[in-house]
Amino acid sequence: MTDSGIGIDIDIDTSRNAPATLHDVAREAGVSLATASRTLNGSTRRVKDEYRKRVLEAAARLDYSPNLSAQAVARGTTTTVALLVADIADPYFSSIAAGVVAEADTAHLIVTMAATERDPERELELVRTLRGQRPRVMILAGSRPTTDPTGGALVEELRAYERSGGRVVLISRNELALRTVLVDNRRGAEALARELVGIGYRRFAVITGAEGLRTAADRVDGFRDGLAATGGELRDADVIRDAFTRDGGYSGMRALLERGLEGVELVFAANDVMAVGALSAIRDSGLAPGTDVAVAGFDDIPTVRDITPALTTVRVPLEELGHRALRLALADTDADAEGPVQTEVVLRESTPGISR
Amino acid sequence: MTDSGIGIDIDIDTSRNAPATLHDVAREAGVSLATASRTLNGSTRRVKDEYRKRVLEAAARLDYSPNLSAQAVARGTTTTVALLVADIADPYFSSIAAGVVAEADTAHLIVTMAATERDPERELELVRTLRGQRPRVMILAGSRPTTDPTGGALVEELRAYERSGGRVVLISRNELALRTVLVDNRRGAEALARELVGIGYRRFAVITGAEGLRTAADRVDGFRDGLAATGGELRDADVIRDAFTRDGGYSGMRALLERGLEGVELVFAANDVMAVGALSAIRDSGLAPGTDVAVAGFDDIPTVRDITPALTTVRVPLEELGHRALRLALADTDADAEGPVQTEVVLRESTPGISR
DNA sequence: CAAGTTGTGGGAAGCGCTTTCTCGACGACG
DNA sequence: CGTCGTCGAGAAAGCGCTTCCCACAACTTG
Repeated sequence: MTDSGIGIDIDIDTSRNAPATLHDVAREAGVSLATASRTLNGSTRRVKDEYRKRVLEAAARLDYSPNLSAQAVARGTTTTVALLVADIADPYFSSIAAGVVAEADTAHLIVTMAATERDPERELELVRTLRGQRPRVMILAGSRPTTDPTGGALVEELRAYERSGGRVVLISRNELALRTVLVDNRRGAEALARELVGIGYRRFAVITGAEGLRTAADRVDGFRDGLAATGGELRDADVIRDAFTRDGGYSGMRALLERGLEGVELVFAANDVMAVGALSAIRDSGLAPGTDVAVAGFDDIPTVRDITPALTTVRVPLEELGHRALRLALADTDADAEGPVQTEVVLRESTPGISR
Repeated sequence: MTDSGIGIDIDIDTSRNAPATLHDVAREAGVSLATASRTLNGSTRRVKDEYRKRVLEAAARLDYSPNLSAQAVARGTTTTVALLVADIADPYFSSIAAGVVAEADTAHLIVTMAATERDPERELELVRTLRGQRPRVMILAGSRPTTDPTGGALVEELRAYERSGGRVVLISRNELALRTVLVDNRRGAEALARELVGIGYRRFAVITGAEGLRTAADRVDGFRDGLAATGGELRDADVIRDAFTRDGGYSGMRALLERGLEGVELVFAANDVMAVGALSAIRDSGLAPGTDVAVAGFDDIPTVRDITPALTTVRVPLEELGHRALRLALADTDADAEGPVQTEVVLRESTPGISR
């Protein structure tokens, strides 16, 4: 087509520029567009072997690859799932993302990803943008403050999206009345508290995220419950709030140290990245984490096995969260038939225990 | 439309089901489809303020969101960039992904992501699938073995994609003659070797990935160069090959320890996740990493600041890699005008030095 | 053997958009 | 006052597909 016409031109397809269309394939195979379409996608209609073969060969010869956008507009439905996370580089979210991507792959869906950077306004805007894609599913991970004023608009937007046939799944943020993969944060933290008291700790401090962060709040509440039941002590002044990130954990711990530990034996950070930051802060101040002051986290992100001291934490099956979110979205039922995701306390060296 | 017609129904739009189309907006605004289209996207044509206003209001009232698939098919071009990584949960790739997503955001592009799981066949298949999306850009991160038999098919596929107007960018895998964001692995490793010899180390071992992995090979070669220039010693028997992952690092180190260190003072792992695994292996065997045997890595993934001992490594600006990959794809030039990405040696406690 | 059934190919409408082209309205100019 | 330009709205032709519908042939039936 594009070559000058003179000269030997064997592989005609490689000299073309635009990708082959179904039209090209049909022409090449000497059949109608309809027949070509029916052969190259799982239509219910049968196509005689003779034709089918010709179409398949033509498609291979032209290196045909169906235009997904065109299919989407013709079919009125896409094969896309949109995933919103706070921060892709955060191991918590990247593990979840890995699960979503893996599950999507088995369902022959394509994942598009965006990062909210923990900014509620950005999140809202991203949801709006991504709606344009008409994804089959939208998965939102990472809780937003319940106090946020744009929360209503977000819900409204998600509802509108659902009304138009989309499926929304939230991961670990049940504040909205939408499909949710629930993590039993409360029970997990409670179990952790019990175990820690069991190995001898009595005086605790907590480093958590901003007020209104549901996940963080549940974990702290659960922890409190566990302590209350077993006689552990957590004073209000020993609950520190900071950013829900590694650096937040660092500076929260720093603040605690500067003020003076005042008998605190163990610091519970509401997630692992914060705990990791806290560990570094302890070390930087010349103390030995684990022995001088114990630390526990939540999530069991992959790296905490490898830090020293290895971190005591509550395991959340993060990749599984991603898998479940997508399965839930694709399921017929509204509710999560599998129930809340169970967690498991993992004691490691960062809480060696105290013998009394 | 769907409601029974009786009763007060104020916000008409929320009761609809299908998302509003441009057609709906045009009708609502009392203008033609063309005018609506021109107002709602940056066309070159002017639309009179009066009409413009009516369209904008109608769009807002109907909560109109343009169907990206339809736009793509009408315009013959999408706003998508496809990103292929080996493993999303790996901090190396998730950092790169974060960079790509951030850069895509500023360019108003949408990122779709897939994981090859380090399987060359899968990679090829994913490229084929993703071509159907007609992405503007495809970014492939994570090197594949140069020895892989499907390599030719991959290149052919990518070439075909480029011929049809797409842009391909590879990250740190220059084996193919395609646009590439190059990391100066060789120079980085060389500088690392020099510094390590400078602080007293003489006998080295290396844990690296499978033969044929370009990135790994460059790092090892550079390391060798640096040693050769400064009198460090690396025996062939002390080069261990294993998987290019955390667990590969662990088992590689394990193998080295079981065989006996035989005077090796420092182990260089070809990437940080391997180094982290090696550190754990050392610890698990009862030795003290850093003091009994030093360890160095490569990449400077975020977590290595927080492990103990903090890991000596070569910093690669991972997020920046993602940014540059997309910028390069979108640039007019073929070559990377910014030159190879520079690295920087970061000495930390895992290599305290040896005084002689 | 006429009158249904089935099975399968192809024509054409249509999905939601963009963009070319047509054409009327209006102002400037000689 | 007639003629040209220019501006800008709208009709309509696509973009690459899917799918409804019709046509026709080959079979069944009673």
